[in-house]
Amino acid sequence: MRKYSRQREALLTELRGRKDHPTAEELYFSLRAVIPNYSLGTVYRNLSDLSTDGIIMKISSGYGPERYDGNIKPHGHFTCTKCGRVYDLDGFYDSHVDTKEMIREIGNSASSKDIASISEIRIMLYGNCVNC
Amino acid sequence: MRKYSRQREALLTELRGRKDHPTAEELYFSLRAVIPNYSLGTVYRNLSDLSTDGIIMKISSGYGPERYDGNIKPHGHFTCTKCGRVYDLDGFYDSHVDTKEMIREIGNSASSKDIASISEIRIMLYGNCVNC
DNA sequence: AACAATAACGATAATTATTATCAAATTTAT
DNA sequence: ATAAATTTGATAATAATTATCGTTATTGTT
Repeated sequence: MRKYSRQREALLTELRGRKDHPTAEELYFSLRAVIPNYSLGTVYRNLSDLSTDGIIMKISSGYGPERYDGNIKPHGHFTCTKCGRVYDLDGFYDSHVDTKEMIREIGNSASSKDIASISEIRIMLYGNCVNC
Repeated sequence: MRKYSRQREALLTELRGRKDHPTAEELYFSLRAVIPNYSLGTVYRNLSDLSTDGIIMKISSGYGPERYDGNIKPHGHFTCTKCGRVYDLDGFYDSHVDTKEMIREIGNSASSKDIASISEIRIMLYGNCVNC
């Protein structure tokens, strides 16, 4: 049975309170400001547990370490190949009816004899960000 | 100036000759059968150089180590969250005119004030494969 | 063909990112 | 308050990848 912990609560609050997609280490520094002896191992453990449970989302861009997103409402992402930062694409999945329809169509058009079941569809754009 | 090398050539041939998306280590074992003292560091170096130059593609799924694809023609992927294997979605970008149109629309609908330029659009489905 | 310049290699060390271990502390149910 | 179970912090270990460096291979030039 899962038990409450101040550390996991603080991690969730921190992650949900920011619009960027921090790495484990970035979260670690932020959380040390709240709970001074918060351990890096605990950050990793909680990130792993929470993303396995689908409470948060792990983002793998291929440009730098893993990043995490507190918003699990389906939405696209954009990775800057220069700095590795990941940004939200708020337009996807919700703003446009067309996009919503489009995403649904993607799942339907998935053609691979190897697929048994689909649980998620992710879209990642790559390019350069305005901050680089 | 880039020079030819038997090792890089063999890597490209191997990667292009298979439909799976091998990890660096998997390629290393295959390549040792062709060039017995092929070094793992060389595998990594060539994979890095070739993907930086856009000759091959690095696939980051978040389930296991990085994988590589010798086919750079735009196409979607499917990751099995159980075994980490990555499969091609051949339907995307080419088979359906609708899908092609859809993907183009995705680029156009990309709404983030942080985007300076977009170089690539990737779609990754997650789920379980029939082999698991 | 020999030569010089330079890029790539193999072997291995180092680094980075992440996971595992375990005794102590915290949480939860009784 | 006590006991059982989970989580933690500190740290060790592992996995994946990158860097180093002396040697080898490739390429352009005599």
